[in-house]
Amino acid sequence: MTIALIAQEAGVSVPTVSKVINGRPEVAPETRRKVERLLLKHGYTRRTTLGDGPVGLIDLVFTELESPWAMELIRGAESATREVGAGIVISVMHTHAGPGRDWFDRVAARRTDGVIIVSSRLSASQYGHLNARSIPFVVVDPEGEPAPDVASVGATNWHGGLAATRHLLELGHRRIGMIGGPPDMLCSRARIDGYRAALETAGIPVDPALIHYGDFLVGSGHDRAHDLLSLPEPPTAIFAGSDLQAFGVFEAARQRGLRVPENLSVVGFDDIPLARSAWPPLTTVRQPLQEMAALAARMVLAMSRGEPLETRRVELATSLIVRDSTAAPRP
Amino acid sequence: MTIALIAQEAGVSVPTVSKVINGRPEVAPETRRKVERLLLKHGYTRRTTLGDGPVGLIDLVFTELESPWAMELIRGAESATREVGAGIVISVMHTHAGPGRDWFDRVAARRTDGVIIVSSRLSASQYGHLNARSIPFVVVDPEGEPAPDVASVGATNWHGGLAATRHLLELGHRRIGMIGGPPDMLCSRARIDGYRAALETAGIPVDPALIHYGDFLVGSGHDRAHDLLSLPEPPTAIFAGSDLQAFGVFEAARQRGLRVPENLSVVGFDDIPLARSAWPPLTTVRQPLQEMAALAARMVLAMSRGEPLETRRVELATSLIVRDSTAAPRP
DNA sequence: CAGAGGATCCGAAAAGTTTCGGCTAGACTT
DNA sequence: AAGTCTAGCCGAAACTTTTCGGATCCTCTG
Repeated sequence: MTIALIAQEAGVSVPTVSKVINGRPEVAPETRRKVERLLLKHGYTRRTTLGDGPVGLIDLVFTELESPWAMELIRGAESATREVGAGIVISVMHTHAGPGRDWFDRVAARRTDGVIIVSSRLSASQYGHLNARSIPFVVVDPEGEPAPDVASVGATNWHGGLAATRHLLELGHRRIGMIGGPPDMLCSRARIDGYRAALETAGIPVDPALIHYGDFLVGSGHDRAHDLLSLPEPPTAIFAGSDLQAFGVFEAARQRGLRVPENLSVVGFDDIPLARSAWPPLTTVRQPLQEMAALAARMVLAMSRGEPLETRRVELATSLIVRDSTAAPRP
Repeated sequence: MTIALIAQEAGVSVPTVSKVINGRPEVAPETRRKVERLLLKHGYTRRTTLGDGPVGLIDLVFTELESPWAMELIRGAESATREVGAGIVISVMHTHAGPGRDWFDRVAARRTDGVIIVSSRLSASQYGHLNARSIPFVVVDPEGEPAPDVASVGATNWHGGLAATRHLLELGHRRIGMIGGPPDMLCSRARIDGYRAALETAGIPVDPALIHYGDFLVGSGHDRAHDLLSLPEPPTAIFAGSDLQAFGVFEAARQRGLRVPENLSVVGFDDIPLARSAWPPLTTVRQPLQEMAALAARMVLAMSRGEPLETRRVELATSLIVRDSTAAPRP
C-alpha cells in the first residue's frame, strides 16, 4: 500500500496525500478528511520501519514542567530510549485540555515514532488524530479513567495511600490530616481512597474536616496545613498527596513553632530526590517514576515496531520509605 | 547546488551523498570524508528552509540530568522554541567527553535545526562534525574556554562570587569558607575567583585551607563542610558553589548542632526553585538559567535561518538573592 | 587452495517530499 | 457588472530518501 494507490483512490495527487500524512497546512479540510479516512481504512504505514535504524524519536508530552517528577520521567524515558538509540522530544501543553490539531501536525511532520502522554485527559478525537496517523501512544498516570483500549502506565496509588496511613496508625496516630491533590485527578483520588480505606479498616471514622484539597505544589501544602492545624482539634499527623506539599507542611509547622516529627508527623508521596535531603528526611511513598516512564517508552517503541502489547494497562508498585519525619504522637 | 551535482563531482551516486548527509551507516569512511569535504566546499544546504514551516527541532545536550538546573534549562529552551513551533530533543551523554560520531549521525538523521550543548567541552573535531553537516550550535556555560569562533551563553559567575562574598563581608564575617565545584570547570573557577577578589579587595588574605573543591552535588557540600568545620579555626560562613552543595552544608551543620544562620551563615549559587522552600530559606546567587537557555535557543534558531549573530559570546547577569541563611557572625 | 559464509559498500529503482506556478473562488473596487 | 486582488488549494516537476539486490573483499573452513 503506497501513497500513490491512496492518491488514486482518493482522486488526488501523490503530493497531496504526502501533505496530509505530514500535517502540512495547504490541504483543504475536506480533502484532508477524505484522505485520512482512506489512510485509516487501508491501514497505511510508511514503508520504512524505524527502530533498528539510527533514527527514532519519542514525544514526551507534559501539561507543565513545574512538578519535580517531570525530570524523573524524562530521565526514565531517556534511559529506555537511549538503549535503542532513539531521542526524546519534550512538549509542554500548558493546559490540561491536551494538544491541539497543530500539535498533531507538528508531531507527524517530525516523524515521531510514538508519543507518551503524561497525566492528561485526551478526548476521543485526539486519540483519533494519533490513530489516523498511525502514531502509537501510551498514557502515563492518566487523570481520568483511561479508555479501555488505550495503553497506559500508572502506579498503585491506592496501595500507597493505604501504606502511608497504616504507617501513621501503627505509630499510634488517630487524628490524621490528609492534603490531597486536585480531586479530579485519578491518581490523587486513589491516594485519598487508600487513606480512607486504612482508617476504616482500623475502625476509625473518617472526619471530612481532616481532608483538604490543593494542587500538588509547595504553596498548597503550606496553606492547607495551616487550615488543618487551626482546627479546634488539630491532627497529630498529616499525609500529603505529594512531597512538595509535604515540604509546604514543614514550612507551616515551623511557622507555628511545631517540630517535626515530635509535634507533627508528616508523610509525603513521590519520593523525589530532595525528600532524602530535606530536614527532617521525609517519610514518603515512593513512586517508581523512572521505571514508569521507561516502561512507557518501551511499550511505545514496541508498538512502533508493530509488536503486540501483552497488557494495555500496567500499574507499578509503590513502596513506603520510612525516614525521620514520622514518629509516635506525643502522649 | 543539489546533491546530484555533489554526487557527480565526487564520482558517487545521489543516494550515497544523501546517506552521508543524513548520517546513515552504510558509507565507507573514505567515501564519507570525500563527500563531506565537497559538501563543505560548496556550502551545501538542504533546499528546504525550515523555521517558518511547522517542523523544527532543537537538540539540547546534557552531560547528565541529575543537577536541578537541567530542568530550568529545559524549561527556558522549551519556552523559546514553542514560540516558533519547534520541539526540543533531550540528549544525555553520561560523559564529559562530548558526543561520539554515532550521535552526530543520529542528530543529522533526525534533521535537527540546531544544537545547544550544556557545559561540555567539545573538541575541534566534534565542532567539525557539526560544521560539516552545517548544523548550527551554541554552548551554554562551557566548562573550558570556548573557542573564540564558537557561539556561547554564560552567566557572570565571577560577579556572582564577588557579590556573595561581599555580602558576607558586609555582615562582618572574616573567616569565610569556600566550597567550589570541579576546579576544571570554567564557571566554577570564576565563582572562586570572585570570592578571592572580594577578600583581597577587603584586604583580607586568602587562606588556601578555607577553599575546598567537590562536585556540584549535595554529598560533596556535606563532606567538605565537615572538613571546613573541623578546622582548628573554623569559618563563620560558607559560600557554596551551588545550591545543592549549600543544602549539604545545612545537613552537616545540623549534624554538628550548629544553627543556620546563628552559628553559621551559608550562601549558595544558582537559586534553584527549592532554595526558597528550604529551611532556612537560602541566600544565594541567582543565575538566570531559563533566560540563558531561551537565549541560546533563539541564537540557534537565528543561525538555522541563516541570520548572522551580533555577538558570539553573551553573559547574562547574576544577582544576589538575600534570604535567611545569612546573618552577622555571633560576637 | 577453493569455496562457503559473512560483512560492507554501493547504486538502480521505487517511494516519498518539497517547491513553485497556476487555478479558482470569494472579496473588494470602480 | 466587470475588473482586480488575494488567499487558499492543488499537482507537475524537481529533489531527496529508502529499499533491496548485487559486487567486493575478508575470514574461516574442508
